[in-house]
Amino acid sequence: MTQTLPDPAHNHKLCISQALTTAEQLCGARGVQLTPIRHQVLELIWASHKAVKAYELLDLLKPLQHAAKPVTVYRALDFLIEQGLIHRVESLNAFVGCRCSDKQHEQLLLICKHCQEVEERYAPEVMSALSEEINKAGFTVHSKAIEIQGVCTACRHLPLPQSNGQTT
Amino acid sequence: MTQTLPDPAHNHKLCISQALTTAEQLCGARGVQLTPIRHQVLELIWASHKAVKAYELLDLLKPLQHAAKPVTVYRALDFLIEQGLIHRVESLNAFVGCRCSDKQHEQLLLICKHCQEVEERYAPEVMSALSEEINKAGFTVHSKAIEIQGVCTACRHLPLPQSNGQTT
DNA sequence: AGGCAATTGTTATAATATAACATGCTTACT
DNA sequence: AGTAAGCATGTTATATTATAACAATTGCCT
Repeated sequence: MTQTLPDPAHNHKLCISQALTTAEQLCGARGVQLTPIRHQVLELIWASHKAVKAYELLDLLKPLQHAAKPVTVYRALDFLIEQGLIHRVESLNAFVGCRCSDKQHEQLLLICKHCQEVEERYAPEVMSALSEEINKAGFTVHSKAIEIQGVCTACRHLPLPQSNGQTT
Repeated sequence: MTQTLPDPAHNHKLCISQALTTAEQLCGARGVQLTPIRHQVLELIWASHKAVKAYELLDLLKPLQHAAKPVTVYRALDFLIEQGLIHRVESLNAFVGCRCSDKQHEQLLLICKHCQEVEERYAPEVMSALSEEINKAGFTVHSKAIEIQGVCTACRHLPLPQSNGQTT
């Protein structure tokens, strides 16, 4: 497990508390329940900007919820995804907090192979080009996943921890 | 398992044989071995334009290769992905033939929830907008996955087999 | 022949995810 | 109050996806 350099310009405690506050407000406004379990799972996901695996979350959740089982975590994750509070990172089978829950969140995820951090970007130009292409194809969209694997700025000069070879 | 309407303008036998011929030529040119197992797996994947699961492939492969085990299939899949002959569909944990092995294949996959067919599109406008965005972020790309879930033209007027609710 | 690399065989197990049914808790209606 | 309905959670079991570790085989090179 590689440790990231904390971005000095980034107050992560604030980052977490904002995410949680927003989530609480959204759920309140929508009349859905951000129960203790769901809140804890969300908080655990927001503990970093890395993508977190379901079973990692389970291990982290167990001390807080003695009865926690895989299903417990997956149910919470399902809820959080439905509410747009987290993203599922398809290419990693992992999960990451979503910063854009109140807007139309068109996710473009930059996934660093070195530090596992995931940066979410808006990229309206990409999205409009994409929408146009999809319309051309006569396709009706339900969801989009754009996932870019590579190395982030911070890790650019570091060696990869272990390569998985794939270059597309 | 929903059955698709065969596209009348599409000679799939030709489609398969072209894909296999191309694959053979490419492997020959690259000095890598498209062994019987690998060839069979590729052919099984090309049997449709649907995304196929590894264990489905295993079941299909067993009659042809008595000793086939999960590893057998995954090794063949790894090879085919490395050679750019198939795509891994991350959002389905499944695999689909790649039509663009000789070019730089930047995949944009349109995945129909109804018929499971996957359409691959080039979309250079999308890709250039995407590259620009990635450069802006100072990110070094290793691989890209753009996967759009929805309903294709052919299935537009049919009811969904079963919804999985997620809308992003 | 001997050695090396690549492929495949074999066994076992890890990692990811869901099914099915039971329990408890709130609300809302009568 | 009684009870039905909806929801979240508990509990047990199992399905699905993927890899590790080591042995055997094959083809090729010298």
